[in-house]
Amino acid sequence: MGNDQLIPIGTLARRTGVAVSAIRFYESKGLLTSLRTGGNQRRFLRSDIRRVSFILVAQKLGLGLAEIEAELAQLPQGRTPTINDWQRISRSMRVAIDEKIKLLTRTRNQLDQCIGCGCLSLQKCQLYNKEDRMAARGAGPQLVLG
Amino acid sequence: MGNDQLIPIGTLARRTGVAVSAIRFYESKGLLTSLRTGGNQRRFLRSDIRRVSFILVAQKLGLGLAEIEAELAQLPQGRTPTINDWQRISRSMRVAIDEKIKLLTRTRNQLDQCIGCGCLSLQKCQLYNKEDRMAARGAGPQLVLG
DNA sequence: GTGCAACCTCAAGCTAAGTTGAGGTCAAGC
DNA sequence: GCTTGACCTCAACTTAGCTTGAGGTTGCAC
Repeated sequence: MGNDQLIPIGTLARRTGVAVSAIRFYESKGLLTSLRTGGNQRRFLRSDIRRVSFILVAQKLGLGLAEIEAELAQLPQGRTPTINDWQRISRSMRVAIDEKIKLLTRTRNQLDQCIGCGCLSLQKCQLYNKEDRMAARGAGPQLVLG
Repeated sequence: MGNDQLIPIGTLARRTGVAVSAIRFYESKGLLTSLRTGGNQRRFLRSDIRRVSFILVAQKLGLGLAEIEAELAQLPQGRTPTINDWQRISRSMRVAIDEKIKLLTRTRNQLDQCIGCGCLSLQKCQLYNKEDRMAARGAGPQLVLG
């Protein structure tokens, strides 16, 4: 009479395409919780597949694990996100992604001006702006090119 | 008769807004070279200010130090980039930045569809695509939101 | 009742782009 | 000639998101 709602870590890994070690890591970070068998093996709820998929989508949208944990923690009783939760969260992601596109577009325009003048001037180049860089400290990479 | 083309590390740091430790780090990575005084202190060429500014702009465009080193190494005799070099390189950066914007725009469109359907489905959601994720392995974060 | 794959923990390692600290030397102004 | 700030090296630490390895246990199938 094993509850078939309970799945071992390997199954969760295969169903989500995430490594077993990554799932243990997510659990250690508090993004997932599990029950244990008598033999100390993890058993996850089937709904954790959806929870992991949420983590993956949020990651793809650029959120860090800490931010994702914060989103998940906002949900009452730490439940798996419903459609409404997802819509609320994804709308705020949409705003963030829009800002990222704006930043990139602005940078591209500046780059175009630079290609025109070829200056690379510390004084005049808009791309090279000391104050900007100082202000951006700790913000991590501004973008990652493929 | 000290050559006034030669500047100490602190001056290079102040002129570029980069920390002294970062300049030493760049040198250790091969992005810069220096001469030494009798007392073992670094002396940089004045033109290294431009070289550092090149590093900074390239970083702002999302290149990693290894990629920047590769760009700099392509230049004959490892010289400081001229306007022509800069234009050639920045045009290729422009292509990369365009691709990044396209990727973000595509993701935003998918997100819009998701907001519409609220699915978060492993089978159907375009945002959650296992093959995509597998293929993207080792590419690092796809974007970083502010 | 045994063999073996899947599971467990804990520690260490990885990449990127540096920073921080300890302990020591150099050079320039007064 | 001495003080002081700028410089030197080398090692260890930082954050994020994991992976890898060692050494040991569980659980299911045959």
